Amino acid sequence: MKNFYHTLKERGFIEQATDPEEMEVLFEGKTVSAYIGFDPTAKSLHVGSLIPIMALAHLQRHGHCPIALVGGGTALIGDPSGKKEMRPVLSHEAIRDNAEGLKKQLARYMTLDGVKGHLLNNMDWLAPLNYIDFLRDIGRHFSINRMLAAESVKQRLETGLSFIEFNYQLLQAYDFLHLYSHHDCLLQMGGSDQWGNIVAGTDLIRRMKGGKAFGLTFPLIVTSSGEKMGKTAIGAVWLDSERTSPYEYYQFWINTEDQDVSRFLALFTFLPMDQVRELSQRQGADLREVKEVLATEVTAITHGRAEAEKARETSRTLFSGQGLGMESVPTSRISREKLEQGLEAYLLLVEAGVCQTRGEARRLIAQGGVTLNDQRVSSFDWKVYTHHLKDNCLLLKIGKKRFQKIVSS
RNA sequence: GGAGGGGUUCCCGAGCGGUCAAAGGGAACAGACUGUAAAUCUGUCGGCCAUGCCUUCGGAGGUUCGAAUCCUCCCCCCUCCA
Repeated sequence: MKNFYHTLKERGFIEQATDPEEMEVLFEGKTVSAYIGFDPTAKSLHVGSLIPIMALAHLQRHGHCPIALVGGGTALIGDPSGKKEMRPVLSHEAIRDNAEGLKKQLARYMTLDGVKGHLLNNMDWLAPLNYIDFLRDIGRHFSINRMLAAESVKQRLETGLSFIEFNYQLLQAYDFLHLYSHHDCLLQMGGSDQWGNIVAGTDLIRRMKGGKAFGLTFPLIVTSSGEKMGKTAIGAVWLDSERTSPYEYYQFWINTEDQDVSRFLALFTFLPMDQVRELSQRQGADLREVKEVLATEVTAITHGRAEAEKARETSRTLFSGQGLGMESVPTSRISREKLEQGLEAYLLLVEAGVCQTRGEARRLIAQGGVTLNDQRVSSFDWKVYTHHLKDNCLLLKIGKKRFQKIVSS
């Protein structure tokens, strides 16, 4: 079996690493602990966090020990890295709730039982810190000159950087030091915007402990057309099935651009690289099948194999033009009474939650973007009646690839 | 604390008394072309009981027939000085 570092490298996870050669050796023999921090700024993680999650999962698969660190303490400060301006400061309660949410999610991707993997919250050691002691012990090792020279800080100097945010790096470095001391953690990984924070940690460990720790960053994943990963018409693509259903999640992945397919197979699935390379040979329309594999695999990792296959079936049925009755389709309800009287199509769209406003619904219909049971809706006030129901359902198609099932009740 | 510059519709960014629901770009959405891809072209892009009405240009007042545009106060941001 390849070593962990090789795997990451081969699959395209590595943007920058502190000591590539030494790190290869490091993962050769003994069990190594490595950590990644997750900010509890929302109740759920989204696809943007998938790279770090996959990295930790690979780590565990190679027999090492992942540490998922929920930044309950640091979230109270707010990481300025990679941000144009200060984020609103979250309340203690909100952060605690979010942290709980993240814990549950992370546990789906790896074993975090305290032996094979750890799930920690830096609130536990950051909260009790004493300011004076912290300044004397930790603060003395940081050079303002150096911090100001950092690219991430430079950007923020133009728009403004508050003292609280400026301190963030010290806390993150302290996290690393803490994990190094208490959990033998030798490596911190993170997004490319974390480079400065990570190196600050390895430096601090060297200065205070005379120890050697490593850092590694992932590339920022953008689609080949330059978009950031994970935004769609509906908004962010979440890992929580309550927010983004397995079907929607599957759809997100199957809509991957041609150019990204092989890269994404390597990054977001556990398929062996031989298979990935083989699949990547396919060209043109053939890639659609590869995208099915990609979408199924990725969905299975987050929502389970059964849900993934269900989503695939639903998707196939809908897009082959004979959908209805598939339970995975996004569904809303409408009262039977309204259909008995006849309901204008644009009002139906609003009631079904497809459109936010009536104007939007009218526009959509006027542009020919709405299909009801395979028939294009020709005018906004065209009425829908109970006799349009099939198996007590209406199937709406919005645009080319959005489907909505409406059940009458 | 002092001096100056700013806060415009999802984002960037024009407008600086009427012709402004507000240029331009981006994002987004729809249509055409396709392969549930990309690129391209076209259209849309505050709300509504829709040839008109209502609500928007940091907040609150005021001047005016009429304000995003002028005045007053307040809040916030940036630059320089302390």
